Amino acid sequence: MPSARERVRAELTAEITDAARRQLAEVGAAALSLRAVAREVGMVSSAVYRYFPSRDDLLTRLIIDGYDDLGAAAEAVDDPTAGPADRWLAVCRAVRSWALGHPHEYALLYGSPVPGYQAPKDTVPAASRVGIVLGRILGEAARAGALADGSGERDADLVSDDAVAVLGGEHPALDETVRVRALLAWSALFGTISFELFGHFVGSVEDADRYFDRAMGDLARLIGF
Amino acid sequence: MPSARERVRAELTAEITDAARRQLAEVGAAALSLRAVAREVGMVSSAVYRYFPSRDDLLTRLIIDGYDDLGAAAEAVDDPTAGPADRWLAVCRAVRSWALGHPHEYALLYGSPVPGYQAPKDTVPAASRVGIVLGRILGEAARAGALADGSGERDADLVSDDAVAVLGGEHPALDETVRVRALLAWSALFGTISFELFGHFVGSVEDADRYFDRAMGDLARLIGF
DNA sequence: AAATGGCGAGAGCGGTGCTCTCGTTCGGCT
DNA sequence: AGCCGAACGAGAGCACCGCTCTCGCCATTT
Repeated sequence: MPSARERVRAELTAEITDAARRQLAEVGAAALSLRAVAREVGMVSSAVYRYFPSRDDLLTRLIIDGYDDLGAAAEAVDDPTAGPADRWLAVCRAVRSWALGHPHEYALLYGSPVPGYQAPKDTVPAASRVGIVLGRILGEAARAGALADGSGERDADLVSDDAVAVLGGEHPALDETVRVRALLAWSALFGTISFELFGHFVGSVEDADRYFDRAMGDLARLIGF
Repeated sequence: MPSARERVRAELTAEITDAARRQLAEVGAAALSLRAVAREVGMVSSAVYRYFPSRDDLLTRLIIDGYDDLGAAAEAVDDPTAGPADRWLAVCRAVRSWALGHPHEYALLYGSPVPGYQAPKDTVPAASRVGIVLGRILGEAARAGALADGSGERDADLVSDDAVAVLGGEHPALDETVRVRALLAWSALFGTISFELFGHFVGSVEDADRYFDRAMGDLARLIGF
């Protein structure tokens, strides 16, 4: 059982991360100041260092929480009984609407890496969640016969076994073409969202909502389902 | 004719931007310090403000230069006499290799927007150059009969007229499907490069070089050329 | 009851962006 | 030719930043 000391420590840690998340949502990661966070929770800045060894560690915490929040949103919206095309579009929409609702957090996750490349190890499980959701959808679509009209060549060791496992393990239909297409769909989804959020579509796309649906629908159809 | 004063001013401005570009390449945009730039050119920090009203303006200068450099690289490698598939892949490779050679500049251009969304007006012409190169390739491919096996529906006002102009003006073959596919290809290219550069492919892609060629080749084939 | 260790506060270091005020110097106008 | 204003570089200074260290306080553990 947690001692009283551990409990209040956990509470204060949560209070700090909450304040940091609030500040992140307001001013963005670049302007997130540990001192301002300390002020908001009524501490002096040096006291915060009892809980986070550095500002980057605080940001890493926010990154992991962000990945988990986004991953949960993607998982929540995926209905395994629906068809792959519907599932795909639903998850794409969920990811986009999360991004639009949390622009600074999205930028922290999928924009430029902030510090000198922080420890990715801790973030990997959380970061994988939405990829796993998409991989499951695409993998099942592939096993159902879709996505398989490619050249079918096996370009060994192009996509790692970990990524293949996400698609649902070894299966004759999961040749290299399917693997590449899954990764392509994944990065195209986030490329589209990033372009919209970071302003690269300004002047090109008139109606972002409708363009997104069209683009993701076309993408799914092109890939084969 | 430029007066002597204007000349030395232009020289000093160039010296400052050069030093800033060097520092950007070394430590990245987030850690780029106007004071350090001033030190490098042998000035005191306040003197730099005679040439750039703020740090963000200096960054904006670097952004425009970066877009121009990347755009020039894309234009240089495009051979109008080649086939669309070859041209597409060549430009994709050129963009990627520029990004790999200038990771911090790429992050500045296509990562999270650094300040509170700086003036995009000045950056637009430079930022459009690689999009124009890609648009020209895809537009010519479409007029040659490719990219046209879509539904052909005309979802008016989805893609702006500016973007259509990039594809080569009005043409019966340039229906909404082609427009969406062109934008999709564009954002998929940069989504792929961003994922590679920002580490989202770690654990999924084994051989980045070969994956990129495969992905961009598959993408072109899927889109229709 | 005493010792240990976690904790918050404060001072301080070097760094940042940016502003303001000084002399100086240079160029265009009378 | 001479002057006057504009441009310029330097310096000091402000508020803020991340981070470190030290010092008392207090609770938990022994």
